[in-house]
Amino acid sequence: MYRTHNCNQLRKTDIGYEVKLSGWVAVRRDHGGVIFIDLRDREGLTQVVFRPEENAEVAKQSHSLRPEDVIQVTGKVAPRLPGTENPKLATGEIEVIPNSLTILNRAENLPFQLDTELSNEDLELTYRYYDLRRPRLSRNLQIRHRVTQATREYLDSQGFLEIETPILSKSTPEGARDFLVPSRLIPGKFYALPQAPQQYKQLLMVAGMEKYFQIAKAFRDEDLRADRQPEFTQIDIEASFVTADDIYTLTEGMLAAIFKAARGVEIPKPFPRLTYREAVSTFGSDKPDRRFGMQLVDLGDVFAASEFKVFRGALDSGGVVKAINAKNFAEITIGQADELTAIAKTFGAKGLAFIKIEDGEWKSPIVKFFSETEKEALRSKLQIEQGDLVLFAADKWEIACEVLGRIRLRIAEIQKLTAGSERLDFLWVTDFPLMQWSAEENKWNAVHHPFTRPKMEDLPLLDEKKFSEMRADAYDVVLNGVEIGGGSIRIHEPELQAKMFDALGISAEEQQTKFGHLLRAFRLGAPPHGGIALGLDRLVMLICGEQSIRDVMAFPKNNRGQELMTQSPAPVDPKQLRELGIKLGSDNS
RNA sequence: GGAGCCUUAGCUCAAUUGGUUAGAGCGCCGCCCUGUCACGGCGGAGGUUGCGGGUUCGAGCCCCGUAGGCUCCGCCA
Repeated sequence: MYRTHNCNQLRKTDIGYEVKLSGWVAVRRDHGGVIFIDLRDREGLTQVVFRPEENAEVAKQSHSLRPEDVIQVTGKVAPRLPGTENPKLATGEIEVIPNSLTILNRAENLPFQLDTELSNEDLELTYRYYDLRRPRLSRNLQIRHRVTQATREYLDSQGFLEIETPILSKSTPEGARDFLVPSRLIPGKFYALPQAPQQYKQLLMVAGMEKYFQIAKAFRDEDLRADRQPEFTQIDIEASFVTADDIYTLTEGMLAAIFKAARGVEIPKPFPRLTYREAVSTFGSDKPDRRFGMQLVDLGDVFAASEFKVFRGALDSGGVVKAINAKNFAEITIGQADELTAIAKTFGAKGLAFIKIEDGEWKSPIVKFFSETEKEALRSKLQIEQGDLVLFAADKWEIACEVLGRIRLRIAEIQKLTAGSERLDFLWVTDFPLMQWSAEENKWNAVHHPFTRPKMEDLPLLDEKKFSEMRADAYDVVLNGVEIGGGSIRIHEPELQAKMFDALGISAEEQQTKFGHLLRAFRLGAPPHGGIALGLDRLVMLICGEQSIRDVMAFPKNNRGQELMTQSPAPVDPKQLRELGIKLGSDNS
């Protein structure tokens, strides 16, 4: 037996007992005579004290210990000397006085120290098995387990079945770039790794499973971000005979169970709802962060007859004039103003107008174009006060909203408006547009995916080909400005699905080769159904208070999709390629 | 594909306007130290300043190129 207790277990009530502990040497404090070791395991730290007068042989042996050596000690639990208790440690009232020490394994010189943060993430990822010993990362993985465990328990309690779907799957024309896997048995053909179990879970509804879930791996071969990895995990859910409201209730209950289990907090239910239109109009984002104000204010009525041509021109051509009031930001630096202007231009604005309210004056090159009436209307609509900074966007609705939305977030970041906030702001964003025109591809694309059901009242618009006006029966769940999940009620009628494919420019032939199975399935009695998928990595990231999903994954990949510890992706033996009938181009050998 | 920032000792960072032999803390090695908890003290080893080129009497610092990393845009139904 290696141990009787873990390193976060012993308390005053254990004093006098003989115990065995195993773990890693976290810190060594060698006083020449007495030696202190902080012994670490997954659960915590326990101080071990070697004293020459207690056991000269063991104390002598302890001098050779180095950080990260793996040891086992057997000894008596003793109270710490009065005045030397450590309130920062759960085990700080006691220490262990060993009568034997076994060195289970030595650690060589370490590539970096665990007690300081690194800036070189490559090094951490290369030695990931070592880096994960950091209490913070270890805790993150433990929280992740709590989250998946709570998810399973909750969904099981609601009658959902966990069903696995294939990883070796089929490439689909819509959506992200697929990861491909060549088939050896059928040369020249390829599997694709699933971007989501979307079609399989719908087919499970046709199969009559009624309530399905899966902690599912998904794969997308796109460029990476702090919150995006090529392989990631979804809490994937689908149910038959449900409306959007049923999915909301289920998801709210599940998130409540998760936050109760992982953070010990109650979250208020039901979550507020905003339509896509409201969210974008008010916050400039379809995943609004409502933990601070600075809302977008529409100024169309104020400037309808304005002499300021930039604003009038935008309105006359069917656009909007909107503004946000950044409270107490009049002392914006030139560098910050340049940065905000650059953001505005990145997202399509021609420029960024702003007014500083300083020394009782409105300072801006554009103020001279405003009438007194317009100024008074601005003052009351935006509640302008001394020290404020008002920023304007005059453009098409989409651009004006997005520009101000992005600037709003950046200013909140500069002003640290959410720093240290414990608030959990959940909401539903509903009524997304069904399709979006892609100028690049010269076709309509599905905003969510091609299986999403149009809102019942918008169905006639499909035949009228008024695609831009159609709303989807789709919804996102948002937490603190991060989209943590999304879903929809699906199409279950073969005719409607075929019409939808037509609208998306998928030819009749392609519908048969790529989606024939789905259309056939819908003809054999498909129940109405819908579901949702939550990004587990992002959710755990938020629960852990981390900035990157890499910090809540055991073995993440870097920005280029490399896993530095095992050095994947890697070349393969030519024999393997021959078996697959694959020849590399001359520039990739 | 594009933009920004970054790259100096094993790690985290510094190095004034371009100026002597590139420094500090931690880690490592040696010695000392019996109540610490980021223990402490003394000594030591450790550097192609990512790489290549240029400007200059002189480059870690300026210029050009290149590689790599991170963040963002595009992309991600």
